[in-house]
Amino acid sequence: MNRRPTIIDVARQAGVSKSTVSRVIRGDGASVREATRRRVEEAIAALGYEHNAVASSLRTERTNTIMLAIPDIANPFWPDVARGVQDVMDEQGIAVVFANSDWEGRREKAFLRMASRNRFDGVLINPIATDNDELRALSLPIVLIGSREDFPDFDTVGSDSYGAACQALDYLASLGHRRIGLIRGRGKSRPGYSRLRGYLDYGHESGLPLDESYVVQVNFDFEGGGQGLRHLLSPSAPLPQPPTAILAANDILALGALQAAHELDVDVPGALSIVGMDDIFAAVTTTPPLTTMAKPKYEIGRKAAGMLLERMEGGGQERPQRHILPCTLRKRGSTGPAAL
Amino acid sequence: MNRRPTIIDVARQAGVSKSTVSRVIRGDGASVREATRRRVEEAIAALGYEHNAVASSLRTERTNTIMLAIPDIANPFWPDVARGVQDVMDEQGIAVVFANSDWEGRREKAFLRMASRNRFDGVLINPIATDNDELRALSLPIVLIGSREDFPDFDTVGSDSYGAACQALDYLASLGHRRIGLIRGRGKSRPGYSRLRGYLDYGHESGLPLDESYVVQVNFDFEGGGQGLRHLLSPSAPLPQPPTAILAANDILALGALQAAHELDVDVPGALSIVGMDDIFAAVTTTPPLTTMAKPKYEIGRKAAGMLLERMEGGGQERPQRHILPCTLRKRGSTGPAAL
DNA sequence: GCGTGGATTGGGAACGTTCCCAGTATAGAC
DNA sequence: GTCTATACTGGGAACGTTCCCAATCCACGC
Repeated sequence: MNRRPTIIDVARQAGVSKSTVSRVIRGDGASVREATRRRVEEAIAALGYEHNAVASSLRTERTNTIMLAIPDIANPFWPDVARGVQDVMDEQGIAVVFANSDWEGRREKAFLRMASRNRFDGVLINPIATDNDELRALSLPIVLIGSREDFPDFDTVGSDSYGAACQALDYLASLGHRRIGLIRGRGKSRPGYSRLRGYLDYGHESGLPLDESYVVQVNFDFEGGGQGLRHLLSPSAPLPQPPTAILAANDILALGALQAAHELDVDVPGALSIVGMDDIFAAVTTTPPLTTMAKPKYEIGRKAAGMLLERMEGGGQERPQRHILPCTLRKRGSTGPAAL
Repeated sequence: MNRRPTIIDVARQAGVSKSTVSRVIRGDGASVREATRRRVEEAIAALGYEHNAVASSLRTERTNTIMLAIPDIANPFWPDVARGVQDVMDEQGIAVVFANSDWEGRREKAFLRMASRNRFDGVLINPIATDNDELRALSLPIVLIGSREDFPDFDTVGSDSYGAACQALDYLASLGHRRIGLIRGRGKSRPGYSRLRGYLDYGHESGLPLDESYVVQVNFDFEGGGQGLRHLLSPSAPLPQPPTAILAANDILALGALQAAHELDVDVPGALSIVGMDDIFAAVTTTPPLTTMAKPKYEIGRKAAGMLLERMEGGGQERPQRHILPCTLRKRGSTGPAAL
């Protein structure tokens, strides 16, 4: 007896048919006489009617909801991306929900199955355990976040890590550094080859002695950054001379390196310069604050959302597009002229 | 012609009725002969049938999805809470989606309306623009995250900020500090009176000179923390003597204070001790690393999820419960004995 | 061989909306 | 006043599932 009112109840109350109520609710251009519309709206208010989105979705095959699937909500990279996505989708009246797989492939797959079971109109994803063919099998509008060459059938939106590495090295070179180390992350399925390629290529072009002996690969976390630094500065390392500057593959590694430098009493930036990548919040709180290559996180979100909308509307027969947005250098305190 | 197969197609293919297919799919205890079940499963595989969750929800009035509504996904507090929530809900086969209002009341309300339009079975929320009565009007299972006395009709799960403030002060007192400043946040609708109450009460009980003159209120961000510190240490402040230790209402304020101390050449912890609250990632990356009161974020998530499940299952006529979990002190480098 | 009862199965009626098409007002032209 | 085009409205049939109840099957005991 106390069940929720439906459009039929509203129709009865307003003395019209359910079709007319539906027209009023949908609010698309459907023509309803002004007086009728008002009567329906009064009936809605009087009954406290709430639109049943599930029933609507069943008929229209649209949920007006998209999924943003990310591997790690704790990574400060994603909130800004999410903001960009939301700002675009909001204008279209589309809700964005987050699916956080927490680096568990099982969860990612569960979320994707949920998406294909009709709950979502589209998916933005940075995949960790799903490959090109599996995504294609979902036959859903999908746009990838991240520069992933291994997904030839999908639009991708990423940032130019390769160019960022070169730009960072160029800045360090301009400060007089010649021996520059690279701390790479190993792990979690994110290769990050682009940074290494940028590093090696820049070495070739510039004539600086950038080679594998200045590259160290560590776990992709704070402690890893410290280990990387210790290794590069250690007297036992097979390095002719230790580096005077270090580029880290992301800020977390860079912050670990910075803290290790403090512990070793190495002056930053006096004796050693450090550059990170991403520009997370913590980069600004350290002493000295971290110089880093900022990724255009918000723009990545906006761009990806825009492309997904296109896929959702246009039948989506166009060829996959790849967008790579440039990074920008944020000069802070952790870099300085090379020691003589 | 290329539309997605339904259970009717599966039924035809397997030579059974749609009811039987439905029984197989639901996988609850419904009795189906083993041979029949196998035939149905083969038909499902052959046709590539995918369960239509929207249609199912329409009939069952369950979506097996809950919403976790938070104000600020960029706040490192939430990821850990989310992990706790997900770990509990996963076991029940319930998906968790995030609704990030980005401190916009408009968005929060939009998400809640979406929830009440039948898309979600329950809501976990830390509300910013919705009050007790508005939440009740949704007539949905809801559990609040955060110790909110202003929501008498709902279960809440929060942490003991009051006790945490006392505990931090006790630790500082044990190090010999007598003049202890408090940097409070102003803003965003989160009063944080509990910390102030803890501060004043502790002053009363311990006999330390903790009073309003040592309390400063600033914007709830990194810069605010710096301003607070400058104010407390400034010679023009109306303080008899500057504090030798500072308690900040959260880590972001504490980190701002720490950086300001560096800029003023105040030695931490030699001349000044600083304690934060929350234990975010950045707290461990500074020099010195920040001593802070860690909130039981993961446990808050688990507990809140568990309570929501109870509400969703039991008709939910029990009285609202309030759970307050204790915080723990993380001793790091930013605290030391009081200078003489 | 027959009756009994539990295990299986089938068929139709929801669930609440939107779509489609036909029907009815209404206004303007003559 | 009649005719016609257009604006508006109504009614039934989907959408794909689950629920409910009735029908059938089968094994068992007699």
